[in-house]
Amino acid sequence: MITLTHVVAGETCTVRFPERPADLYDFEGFVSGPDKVLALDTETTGLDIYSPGHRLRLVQLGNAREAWVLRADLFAEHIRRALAKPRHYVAHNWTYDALVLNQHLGIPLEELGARSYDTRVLAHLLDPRTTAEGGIGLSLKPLSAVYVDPDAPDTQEGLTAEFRRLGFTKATGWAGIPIDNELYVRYAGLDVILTHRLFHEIAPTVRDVGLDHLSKFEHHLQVLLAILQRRGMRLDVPYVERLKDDLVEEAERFKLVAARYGVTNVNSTAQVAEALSAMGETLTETTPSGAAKVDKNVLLPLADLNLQWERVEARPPNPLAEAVLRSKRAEKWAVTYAQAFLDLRDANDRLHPSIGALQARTARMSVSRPPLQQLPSSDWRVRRAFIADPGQLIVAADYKQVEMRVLAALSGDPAMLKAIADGLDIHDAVATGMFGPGFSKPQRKLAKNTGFGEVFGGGAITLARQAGVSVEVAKQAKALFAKGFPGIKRYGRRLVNRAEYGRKEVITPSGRHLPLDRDRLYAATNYVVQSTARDLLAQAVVDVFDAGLGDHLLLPIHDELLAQAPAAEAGDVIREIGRVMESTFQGVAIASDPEVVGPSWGHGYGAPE
DNA sequence: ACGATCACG
DNA sequence: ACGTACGTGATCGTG
Repeated sequence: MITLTHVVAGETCTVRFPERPADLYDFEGFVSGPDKVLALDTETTGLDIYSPGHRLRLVQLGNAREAWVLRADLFAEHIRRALAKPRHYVAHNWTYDALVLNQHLGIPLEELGARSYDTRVLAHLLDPRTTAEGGIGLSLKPLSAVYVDPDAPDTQEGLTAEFRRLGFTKATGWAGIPIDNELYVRYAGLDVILTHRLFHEIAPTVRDVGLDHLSKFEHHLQVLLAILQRRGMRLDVPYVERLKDDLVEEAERFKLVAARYGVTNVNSTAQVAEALSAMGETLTETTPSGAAKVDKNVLLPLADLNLQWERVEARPPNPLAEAVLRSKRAEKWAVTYAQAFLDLRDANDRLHPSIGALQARTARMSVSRPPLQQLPSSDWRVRRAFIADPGQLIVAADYKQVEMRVLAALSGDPAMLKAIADGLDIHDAVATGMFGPGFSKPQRKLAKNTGFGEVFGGGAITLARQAGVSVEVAKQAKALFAKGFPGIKRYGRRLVNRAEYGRKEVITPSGRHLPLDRDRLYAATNYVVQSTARDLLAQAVVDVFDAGLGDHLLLPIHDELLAQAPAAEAGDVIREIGRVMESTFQGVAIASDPEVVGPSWGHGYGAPE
């Protein structure tokens, strides 16, 4: 047995690292001890839980004074027995550890989830801001420094330094560091001691602030989304390999064109800007740092293409601009999507993207590794990579204009409420309110952009750029919107006034406190609308599971649930899911649009049979 | 590490 | 007094 001591918040704590079964004599007593909650953590070879070479190395259990660091290779059975005892656990980022324990030790995450707390969830409820946004952040280190001990070690950073000293990198160290390295064992133990202490510092606060109901909901939701992550999505590997080859070839072809104009690296904005200038193009827009801007919005007009990449015939296309656009897009899709899919698949050709159930400041969910919420929607080729399980079809149901409906309900704007009650398309209704019943297609688009701009708190210049109209027209559009829907602006001003004279925050209908940046109070409307829409989708996930339809779910995508169902009943299943998603929010109908997508996800975006 | 860019809702 | 587009994740170049 290796025994280490460490002072945390003025108290001497003990880290125990058993080396043989006899060392576990006191462990049994520890696990059966009086603590109501034990902290739990794991150390593994990396984040890629489902890749064939992934291994669980350590499992740590601890309370405020004592941590047991157990080798998974020696003590798997002891760990299983300990976790099977009916007691509660707290982890920081519970989902990761639960998925690891499920994958490597066969501990069902559903059962563990019902008696687990997550300090990250609690911290997010108290302050969702990252360090970059001026908050404490949501990592164990900064939270411990604030709530437990200002001198708490940065275990992640400390380990990275130890990795380097031993000749490993940040990426290889987790797998390569000797399992009995003293710093590794010490920090593994300290992580659970800190988590346990953090829990007892912030859990009472969450209760005192009245956030217990949200905490309960988020902990439950997190388990359901972990189930989706464990399920994953099936990848059509031969298709993705072909797609990658096609995209790489396409990128190479256009890189050769760009090289003819002296651009050896299409990703170098400086090179592209210089070559375009040399060809006689004038670049007027600049980035915040003052460099010439050569993004898609600048290059498309130079290439005589519209936003749908169709020929405009407004000017002779600049061949360099077009080559840069096409090679960059093809390369990005090849690397960020096709190659990443191949790299991240498990032994059964499934992808298990990380679902951050409670991620953004607004509590919006995120999906990473790979970013499945951000696949191209204007082109079916990337989404075509994901296929339903054998005999099943991909299905989906999305909320119809959920943010505008939420805005109507929260603001109580009579015109917008009436339009929804009459069953109208909201953007049609906005266009009618602005331009009368005979509005044109461009006018509808402008109305839609104006509505979004209003939610985001945007000005006329941004609206003009976004909608492709003059600033003068954008100003008129904003005035027409304000006249037709006066309740929206009034609602926004109310939120800002309240924040100006009270706490710099907005409280959502679910009781979530969203901090505002003092110089961006105007964002209050967007925050509460975005957050409420998120809460509606989160509730839908819970409701779909409660209705016994959870086995079908694949992924949440902000206002949509992606799922699969046996081909013969796919229509029935997604109609039922859509019905479960529907609700009434403060008297306003939240409607859904169910759809059978097809054998692949791409079939909803124009993929051929 | 950070800015620029681009993918989504 | 005025005006501010919101939220993510991933990659590449640059220093």
